[in-house]
Amino acid sequence: MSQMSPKGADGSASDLGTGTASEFGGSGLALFLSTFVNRIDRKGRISVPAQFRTVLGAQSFPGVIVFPSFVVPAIEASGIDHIERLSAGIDQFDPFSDEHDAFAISILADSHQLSFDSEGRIVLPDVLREHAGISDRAAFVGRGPTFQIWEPEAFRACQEEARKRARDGRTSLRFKDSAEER
Amino acid sequence: MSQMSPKGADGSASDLGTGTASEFGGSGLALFLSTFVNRIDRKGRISVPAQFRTVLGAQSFPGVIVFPSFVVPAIEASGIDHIERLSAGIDQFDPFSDEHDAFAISILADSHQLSFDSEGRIVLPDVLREHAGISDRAAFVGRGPTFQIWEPEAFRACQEEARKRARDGRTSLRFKDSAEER
DNA sequence: TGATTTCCCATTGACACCCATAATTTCCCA
DNA sequence: TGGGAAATTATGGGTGTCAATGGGAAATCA
Repeated sequence: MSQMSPKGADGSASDLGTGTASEFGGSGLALFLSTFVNRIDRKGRISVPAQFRTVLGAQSFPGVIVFPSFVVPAIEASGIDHIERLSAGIDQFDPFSDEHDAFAISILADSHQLSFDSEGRIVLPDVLREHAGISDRAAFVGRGPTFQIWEPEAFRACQEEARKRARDGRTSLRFKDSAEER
Repeated sequence: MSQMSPKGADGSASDLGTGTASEFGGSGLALFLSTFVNRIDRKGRISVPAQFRTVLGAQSFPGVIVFPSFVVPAIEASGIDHIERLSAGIDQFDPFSDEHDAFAISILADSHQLSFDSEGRIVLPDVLREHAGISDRAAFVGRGPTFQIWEPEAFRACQEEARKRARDGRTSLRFKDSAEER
């Protein structure tokens, strides 16, 4: 399984039972879960986890939309449907508003449309790889309706941080009524 | 099914009517009850209790979503519907807020989608098995809308602890509130 | 024409599917 | 109501299929 295993080794990737990619109830919203670490070959290709691929392949553009995160050193990614929804939402504002500008400039302009090759791989643009500090391996991190692509080690560090924060109780509200506690 | 009876310990553990997997009235919410201990074969497979399976199999993704509990050495598990509800709730916040981050990283990224094989078994990812100290047997512990997967002995001990605390006069409710940080 | 990208085929290993068995449990009927 | 047939579950194990990965040939571009 690919679950974060920073120190190389590992090798394999797949995990879940290939079942089916999930979607939000009837809303048709994709749901990306789990973390998969895959390898980038010398041609710059990397396999998108089969699970994610299943979700992405069913959308109007069968590929991935990626753009740099401006919060963390990682690549934001999602299916085109998500971008369309974002764009649609934003457009309800005055097309010349700051919001629209920020969105258009920050995301649309910097985003790339990557299509799968016949094996389900994509090639990450150099700009983005540099932005995320990715060299020969990358972690696909599920975030619900979207996912991120990280340099494995960097993600591990960030995750460590987040856990600490979560434990500090700041976000416990959510978990309580759900699964955590005891 | 092997009702909880790890080490001759208490042994009790009711055995509800085995009837059918339950659901919350008409709300469609899954309800997991009771405790079952099953065996893990050399391929890493373990049968999900038939009762739980019935509930899980009816959801939009017919399988189990698992992620490490960050409070106890156990695996949190639920159907995808539960995760979707959580995710949907979080999304109402700013996607770049701390809440979203902590949730996304702590749960979505660490979770795994496990689908049933034709016999209703799943394979627990190594990371999670290690987290819970599970080797060749595991206890499925119903918790209402979710359930947990424990190393049988560890669960028994934890249960013992809880009972003791309860006897000491602290209400489990009170415990719940303060358990978050720890 | 050199360099880069796309398509196609090959390899390896994990896992999903299929079949088999034993122990229960449920159901049916005398 | 007892007993036995049929159905369900928990488990084991073989094996074909698919995902991840590598490399070469063909197609594109500058």
